[in-house]
Amino acid sequence: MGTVTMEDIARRAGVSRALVSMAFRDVPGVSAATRDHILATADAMGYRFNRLASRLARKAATTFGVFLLDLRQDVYADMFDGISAVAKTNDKHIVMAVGASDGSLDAAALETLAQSQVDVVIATGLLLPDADVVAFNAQVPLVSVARRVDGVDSACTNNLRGARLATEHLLGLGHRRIAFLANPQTDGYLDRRLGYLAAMGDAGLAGDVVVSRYSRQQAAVDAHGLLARDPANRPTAIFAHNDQAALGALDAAAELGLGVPGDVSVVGYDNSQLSRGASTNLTTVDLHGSDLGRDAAELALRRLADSDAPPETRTSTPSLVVRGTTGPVREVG
Amino acid sequence: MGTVTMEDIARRAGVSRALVSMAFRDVPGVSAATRDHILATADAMGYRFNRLASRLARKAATTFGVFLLDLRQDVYADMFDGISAVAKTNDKHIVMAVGASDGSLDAAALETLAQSQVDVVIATGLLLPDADVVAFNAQVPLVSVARRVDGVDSACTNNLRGARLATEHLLGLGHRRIAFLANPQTDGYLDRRLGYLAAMGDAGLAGDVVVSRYSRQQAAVDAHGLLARDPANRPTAIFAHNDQAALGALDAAAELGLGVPGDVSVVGYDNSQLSRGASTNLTTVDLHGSDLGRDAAELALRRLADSDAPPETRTSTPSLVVRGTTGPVREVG
DNA sequence: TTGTACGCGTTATCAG
DNA sequence: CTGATAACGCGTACAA
Repeated sequence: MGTVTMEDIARRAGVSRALVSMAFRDVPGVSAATRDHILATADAMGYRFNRLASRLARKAATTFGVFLLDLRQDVYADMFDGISAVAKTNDKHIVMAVGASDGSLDAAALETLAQSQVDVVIATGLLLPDADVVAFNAQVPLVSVARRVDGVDSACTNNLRGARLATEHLLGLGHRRIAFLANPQTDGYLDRRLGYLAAMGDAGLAGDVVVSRYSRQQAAVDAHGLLARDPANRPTAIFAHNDQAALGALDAAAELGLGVPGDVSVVGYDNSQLSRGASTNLTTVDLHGSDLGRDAAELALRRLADSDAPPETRTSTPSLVVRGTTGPVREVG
Repeated sequence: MGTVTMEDIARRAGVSRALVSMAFRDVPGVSAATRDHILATADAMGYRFNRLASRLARKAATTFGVFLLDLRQDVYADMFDGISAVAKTNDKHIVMAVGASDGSLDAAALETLAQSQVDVVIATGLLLPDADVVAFNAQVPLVSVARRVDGVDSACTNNLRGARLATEHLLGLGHRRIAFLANPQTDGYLDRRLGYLAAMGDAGLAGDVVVSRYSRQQAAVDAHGLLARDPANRPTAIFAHNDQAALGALDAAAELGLGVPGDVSVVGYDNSQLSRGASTNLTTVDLHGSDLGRDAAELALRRLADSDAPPETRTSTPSLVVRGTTGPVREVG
């Protein structure tokens, strides 16, 4: 059974197809009466708007492509909420693509968005090398969320600052052997480590960085390595590059029967939902994901309005959320 | 700067536009030599395939619309993985839409997918009333995941069975006052409650059902109510309708200073990632999300191949994963 | 308000 | 069997 098209409505309503289109888009040039008549006819005929045809024909930019690195980290959901809210108030359609936590799908997902003819891409948590992001941005405007890429619109938080906040919090509690559970070294994700090292340096301490991978399981393994050291040498606190890794650290502590925060304090980064519950109660750095998403979406709107504007970076300030996984260092005998 | 189109390639390669299209789709009728020549030309010209135009023109069904209820519950990510894998091996494109955990966006998201001209919708965790799902299915074929809808292709697990497994596990540990933290009553999500009630009934016990809402916070509040009862009347175990609610129950226990599983045992449902880590270590029912997704995608393929086939339901069997949040009931004085 | 070219591939039909 | 021509899918936008 054939789909009802604008053509059908036009015929039935006794007007031209063009007018039907105009009525639907609510553009000036259609009298209120005809508009109502057209919409009523469409309704009666069970018409369903064809976004595909519309997007193909339209000149105006109407579509955000949104890339989410990972469906298993709710920071990205937070960012999506922020993006989504802005999209809604500005009548932008969202086309989504998702990646994998190790970044292996980044390139393919961006390409898919480009092929889908989105007008701008908002990409969260990209792990792609800077050069590739820049190259893509030359073809389809891109806004990087949570990672600053030089020469590309970016909405990010001050990770140096956030990491410093976390580290100084631990230092303030008397910790000296503070380890940093780091993400793999990739473009754009070094600041948390640097902030940690800077704060440690200021306190006259050397850093203790362990590079892990992007999974709670691997983080648990690596944290286990740290916590299995002999007590005189074991870190009294672990600062993890994100909440997922922090949960891994908590897992490791649980496996080893170490109390938190009695034997070891743990700080995460993101303030994801999973850090919040009373049973987890993770001290963490809040990067205000949904604000980041909002910022990014606004940068995207700006880019659509002026494709020649110079690249802009919006940097917001993270805050520390002290919960139950950090406490004063225990007296060492 | 104009986009490179098949027209441009055709001109440059000295062939017709139709042939370029055929070369790209790798359909018979193009000699190997010309095909290579065309692809090489396209490559040299920096051609990017236009999925939009392709989907508008194409008659063959090539697109899955995927609805995920919630980006903050990784069960849906598991299901997505299963769907995604099948889509990839069958060259189906995925168009995504996401909802909200309370179901308030279900209808709008489905409508968006329909407007996007997807050939079939695979919808996870739908909270829409049965009648609405059936009505939608009459317009665009739909496969319901994790919920059986009569008259609509469904891929689900045996929730009666899963709930019984969980309840009997607790009964076997000697628990008698077992409360069920239930989801709001909506079409299609009653079986877990019924399975619990059946198992309780078999043991000669009355059920203790508390209806909560779809958030960890609310679950914590409702569990708090249960656990704040005087000890002689307080449940010694809580079985929650999903892991998120179970975490809420753990939160409540933590707030009240109750030990788990010493003072109260907790069982979840889903075996989501967040239940797995050693620090959470939640006993739960595994619904094998990615298998469910795979099943659903296969039902979708079948539906595309034969739109007149009678609706099919695939029911898989859940399994109990015993971890650390359940233990023998403590002797009551 | 309307006619109509246009966006860009796809596919059915036709010629070599 | 290789390749070309032209109609088609469905809205949109601009000139008239």
